[in-house]
Amino acid sequence: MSTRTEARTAKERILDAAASLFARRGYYNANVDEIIQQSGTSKGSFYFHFPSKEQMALGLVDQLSERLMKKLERSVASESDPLQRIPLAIDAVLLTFSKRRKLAQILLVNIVGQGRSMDRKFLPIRDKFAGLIKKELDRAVEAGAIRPVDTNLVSKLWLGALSEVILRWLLQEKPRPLMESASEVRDLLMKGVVDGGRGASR
Amino acid sequence: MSTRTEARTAKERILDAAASLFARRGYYNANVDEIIQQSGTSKGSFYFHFPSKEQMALGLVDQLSERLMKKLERSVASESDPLQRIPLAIDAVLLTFSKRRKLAQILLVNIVGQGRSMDRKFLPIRDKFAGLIKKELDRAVEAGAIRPVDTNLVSKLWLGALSEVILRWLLQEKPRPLMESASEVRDLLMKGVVDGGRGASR
DNA sequence: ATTAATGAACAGACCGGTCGGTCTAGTGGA
DNA sequence: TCCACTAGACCGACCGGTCTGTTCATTAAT
Repeated sequence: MSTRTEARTAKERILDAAASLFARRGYYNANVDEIIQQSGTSKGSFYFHFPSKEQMALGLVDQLSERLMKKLERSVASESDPLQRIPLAIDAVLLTFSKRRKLAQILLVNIVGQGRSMDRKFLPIRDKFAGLIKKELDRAVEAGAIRPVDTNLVSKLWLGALSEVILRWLLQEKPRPLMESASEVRDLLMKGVVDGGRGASR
Repeated sequence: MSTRTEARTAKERILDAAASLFARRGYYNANVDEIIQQSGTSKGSFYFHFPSKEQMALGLVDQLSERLMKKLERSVASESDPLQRIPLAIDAVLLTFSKRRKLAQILLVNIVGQGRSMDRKFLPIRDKFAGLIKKELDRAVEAGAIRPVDTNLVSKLWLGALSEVILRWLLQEKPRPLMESASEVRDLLMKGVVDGGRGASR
């Protein structure tokens, strides 16, 4: 019963428990005692693996956002047509979040407004995701598939629009499935950048 | 020197100080002692006017969002052409926030993720603003000025997109003036709903 | 006019619980 | 024996909230 090498390590369990609790109750309301209790470890273990609650939260956020980025990149990697990759990426975002509520809660709700050090994490993460969208838009523009818009700005607008949809899904008590609105969202966003069947405007 | 009726009341000063501190340091990091110090009052005064820190914060958020709503409604009231009102409203949002950073910080950054009771405030406020956008879009649709889109969804996407722009402006250390991107944002959003010079698609 | 009474508004010392973080004592594998 | 790791009692600061007063304007009685 002891020395289970197959079992997840204490560090992992702490990170998981923290993720759950942060998602459910926010950074400040999830205290260390609860985290170690839920992870089945102890204060000693916690502070052996992490220098402080704050640092561990910061690290957790990095880890989560990085994983998500990787996942999104993977989900469009197979498609080569620029015009197909975009809706694919949009779907991937919505699908991933809808299946991993905790992730969404932490990344979209519980990072901002938790103090300066946390806030400083926020923009870079947002930038990475916006960058991903921008890359896809640039491809499409280059291929002549969409209008030559300011992809830098559009990517941010899109990110905001998607965030809003997900945020609402998160904060409603009886939300309709996120994927139900996926196609509509996709179409609406695309409509803003593709030519309406006419040639290029200039 | 006594009985200055012109001076702002203690209650107002507390609310103001709280707004400043919440904006600068967030709800949890702005403690009551700081608030009363900055407002030049005392614990006794604070707890005479408010039942608790949380209730006062909740009330403050209500007050701020309500004022902003009124202001936005006023700023489009004079224009009657539906197609003109929309960009006018967009400009009003950006302009107001750019002039009142504190307000933006509290409404967009410091409400979410502060615990359940605060989170519950968030959606209704968001809804009110989305509703305002929707009303304008509906007008425009009815007047045949824009495509008959799902104004309910579009209003939310727009709200998200605008929030993103403002959020970035808030969290950057050396942000370029918010109004600089206003026209571009306006055009991009509008492009998604107006017909590109052709007739209706069906 | 003077004084007493009343109560809203305010001041600030104080309290009690909470919570991040520390410390000492293990424990078990190499 | 050594050391990576874990336990959990303990500590001290912090902070929301309470409590005991004090001030001062208003009202009423003398």
